[in-house]
Amino acid sequence: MKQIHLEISSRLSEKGLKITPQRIAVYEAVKILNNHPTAEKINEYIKKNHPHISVATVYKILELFCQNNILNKVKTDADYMRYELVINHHHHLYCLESERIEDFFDNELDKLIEEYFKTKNIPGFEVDNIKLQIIGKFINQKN
Amino acid sequence: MKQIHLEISSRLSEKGLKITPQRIAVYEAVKILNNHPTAEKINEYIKKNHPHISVATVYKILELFCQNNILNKVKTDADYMRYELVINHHHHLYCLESERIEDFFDNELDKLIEEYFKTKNIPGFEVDNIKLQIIGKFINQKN
DNA sequence: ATTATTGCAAAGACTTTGCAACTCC
DNA sequence: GGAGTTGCAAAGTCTTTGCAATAAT
Repeated sequence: MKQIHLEISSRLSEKGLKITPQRIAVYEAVKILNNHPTAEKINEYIKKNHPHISVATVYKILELFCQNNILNKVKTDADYMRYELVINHHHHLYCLESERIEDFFDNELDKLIEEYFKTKNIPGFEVDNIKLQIIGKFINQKN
Repeated sequence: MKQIHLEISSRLSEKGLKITPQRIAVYEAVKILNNHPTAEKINEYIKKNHPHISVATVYKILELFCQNNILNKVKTDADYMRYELVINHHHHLYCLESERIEDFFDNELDKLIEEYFKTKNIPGFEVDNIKLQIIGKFINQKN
């Protein structure tokens, strides 16, 4: 927990943003929830652990963090916006049968795709980044 | 336009769903808008061309079409749900600077990825389908 | 001391619901 | 004729806004 404080504090001061308990709490929530939580899940966590922090503040902070590259929005289809900490390049495993989303890291795959697009251009489009949505079923239960 | 009627009519009767003017209008809207429209864009089109059809009906039909595999929801990040006709497997080009989304078809790439995942399994996960989110910039303007 | 940030309550935006009236087969 | 659909208005949900009070540097 101390570690989380330090992480977010340095992230914030790097960007010239003030360090507030609310911001630490939101960062902590996303880090601890650790499964691409929705704004609602984050608010639920916050309400439990920091009952005095208001919902509006949480939304403001989520937006601020996304703009400052501390959090990412994750593309999902059915439901609400989900968030994750900004970390190394990765893909996502989406469950067909639940809302579960997991990260998937694979340097070999990244290289393969990078090579592919080095030789094969997409007309009229300049590629910046490629992410896979790997859709399927988890075989093991989580939690 | 006659063509669109026939398409959706046969899709609907295949599934045992009734053919109604409202359903034809929604299908027509998605087909003609042709760029992964949001529910709002669809409603706008409908209001212009079929002013008597109600917003609630459009939402009900969009949901019905998704459940019956006539439409797909497209994963986006910033904004609202977007829809597309169900067509052959393809990927999406997302613009960093606008809301534009285009389809990207590439059989060779699909094969490459398929081969890759044939040999390399993801522990605890059974892959059903893989879609690329290709993020970057369009060089040519559209519209 | 100054400027940014928070909290509240109210407004907003999009979507869903319930149910009577109406259509399609 | 009967089940399935539609339209309306109202309710619901999640998110944003405005602004005075408060906290961070």
